[in-house]
Amino acid sequence: MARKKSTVTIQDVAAAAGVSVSTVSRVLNNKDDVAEETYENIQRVIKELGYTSSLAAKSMRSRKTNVIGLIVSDLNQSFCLNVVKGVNRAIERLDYDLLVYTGGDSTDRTWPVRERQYVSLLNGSITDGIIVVTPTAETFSTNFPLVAIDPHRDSTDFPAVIATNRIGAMSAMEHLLGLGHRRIGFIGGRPDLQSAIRRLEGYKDSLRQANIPLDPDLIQIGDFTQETGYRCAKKLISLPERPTAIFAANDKSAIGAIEAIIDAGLTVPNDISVVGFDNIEEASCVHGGITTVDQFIADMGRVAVEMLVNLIQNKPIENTLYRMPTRLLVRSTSQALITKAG
Amino acid sequence: MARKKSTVTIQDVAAAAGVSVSTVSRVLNNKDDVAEETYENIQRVIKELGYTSSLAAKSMRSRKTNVIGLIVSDLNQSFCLNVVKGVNRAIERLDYDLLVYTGGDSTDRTWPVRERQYVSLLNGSITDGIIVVTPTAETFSTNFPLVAIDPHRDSTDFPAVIATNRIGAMSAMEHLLGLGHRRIGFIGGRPDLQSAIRRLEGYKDSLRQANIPLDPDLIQIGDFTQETGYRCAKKLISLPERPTAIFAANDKSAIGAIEAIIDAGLTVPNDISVVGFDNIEEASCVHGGITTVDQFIADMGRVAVEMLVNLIQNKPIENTLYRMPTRLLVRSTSQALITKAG
DNA sequence: CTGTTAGCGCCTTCAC
DNA sequence: GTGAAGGCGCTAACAG
Repeated sequence: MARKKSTVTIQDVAAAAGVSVSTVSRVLNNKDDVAEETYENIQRVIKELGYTSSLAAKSMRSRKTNVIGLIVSDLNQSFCLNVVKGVNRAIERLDYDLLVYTGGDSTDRTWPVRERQYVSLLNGSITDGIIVVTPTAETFSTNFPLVAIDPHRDSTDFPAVIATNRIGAMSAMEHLLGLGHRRIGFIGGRPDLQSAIRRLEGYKDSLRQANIPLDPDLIQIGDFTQETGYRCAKKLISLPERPTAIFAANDKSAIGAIEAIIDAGLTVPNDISVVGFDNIEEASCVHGGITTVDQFIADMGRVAVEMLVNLIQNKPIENTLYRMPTRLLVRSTSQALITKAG
Repeated sequence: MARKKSTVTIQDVAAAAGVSVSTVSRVLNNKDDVAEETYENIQRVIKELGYTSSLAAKSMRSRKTNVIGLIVSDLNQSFCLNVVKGVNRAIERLDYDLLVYTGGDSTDRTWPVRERQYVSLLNGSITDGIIVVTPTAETFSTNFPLVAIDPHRDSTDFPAVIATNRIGAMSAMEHLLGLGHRRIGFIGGRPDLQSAIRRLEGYKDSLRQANIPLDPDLIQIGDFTQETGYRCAKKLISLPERPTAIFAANDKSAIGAIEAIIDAGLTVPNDISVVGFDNIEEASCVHGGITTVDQFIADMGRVAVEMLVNLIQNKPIENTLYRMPTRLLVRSTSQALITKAG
């Protein structure tokens, strides 16, 4: 267990094995032109010394690290979390490793600065390419491979994957409208997030198409959390003319809303239908399954990885903007409006 | 916008500013012996060129990166997620950045290998120190600063922060026993996780102390998810002699259990008291607040960061094993056993 | 098959 | 105050 300094370098290995550094390097990179015997000897020494190559040095020299960076503002949002999952799963199959940088809290004012900072910190150093989730910046000063997930604007400098939030919301609304609902409440998400804005747009657009006037009382601004969903639903329920259906901008809010409805002595979907958005895991089991819009978040991660890897390998990308389709999942929290007898 | 290759290096800055690289380096590191004028000129050029120093090169030369690594097996577990939050928050205050490596799925067989791999990959390269969450390995081949959170064994080679899982479980049990409950069901967590094992131990130890014989039927093995909590509770409810209280090894399971109890036409806590573990955010709002054991997960992250930073700065660490105390939070899902009249 | 040589981008002496 | 030179750990030519 010779350990001179704190780190054992390729030199130490070479010395211990009685060969030159380049031979060790060849073994490290699985070059084929090394004698069987030498190869195994070096492998043994490497193990004995507990040597691991320095990512820093390697990346500096070979401009290739097989590491992909993921920059995400807030892991507390289920959206971000699911993206990470999807990216992770996609990367496992490939020969890449994943490094995540997270700001911890997207409401943090300094995030936009740190986001840019990290893009340049990672790229060109230890990362072959980067995926940024819901970037705040509209452009990045990097020539390195970069893909965005759910960017704020449709047209960006870089390839992106976006959820079809507006269209997804419209499919939910059409479902409710088709069931005969006319008075539909909306529980919004954090107004600073693009996804929340687009879903609200979908809500409004659907009503317009159906020639139903907009009632501002029916729109409650939430923040994508269960607690706020609960509170917003309470307000909707206590309206003089209460809605017969509620469309929540995400499943968490929908779960809170269902709770509020039950607490108010009403039932779902008999008294009020509820539709969510996201299709998080809980949505399939809460209250017998929530009707929701599946946006295939994990798939967005997968697509982003595919695009990024193509970028890294200089392969052409067919679509610079991938729109992930959504799908309405009808479960047991929505049903046809029961019109008053007569 | 001169960009020769893809990256703009310190050399480009030096050339553009008409100085030598060393002067630029001085500016970069805020050395004081640079003329005001030169300093500002270089700063301007840096901004113009959009230069950012390469983490790789810097770390290689100066053996200090101000980056802390966090290795976590599975972000889907609320425990891990909250640790990340805590670590992140703690790090923001200090002058460090955070890099997270996540395996995506702790049930993955290859995780132990990849864990070790990443410890050595990060440390000695781009990271000044590492925090490993619920490490599978009991030792790591690194001389670099490393702190573990919730390691599998009490005695380890490295400093660690552990939750007092067993004691916490016992406090929950004593609470229920104090309320008069004698038939208490247990919904366990993933049996491969140390925390799950220790909580089960606490359950058993408390019963033993109270001289209540162990009924194997009352112990359901779960996996820390809400769905399984639901299923386990169903089984407990349908027991010939059903329990009057359920202690779930985490809040997610407890939430599932409450659901199951309600679905069975019973009420919480009138028919069955429920106590959880973790004190995740939802616990405070579901069903009027779940009685649970707060283990201050985020604080564990904070403590780990403090220990790690001390390690990095070669300051002495007072405790090599920090036991994070737990605290019982009595809310509205537990109440005294209603004994049959007479 | 293996050793030698030359940097990658940066920081740190040591001169001037 | 500033520039020149050396080397961090590694890989990629080129020799042998």
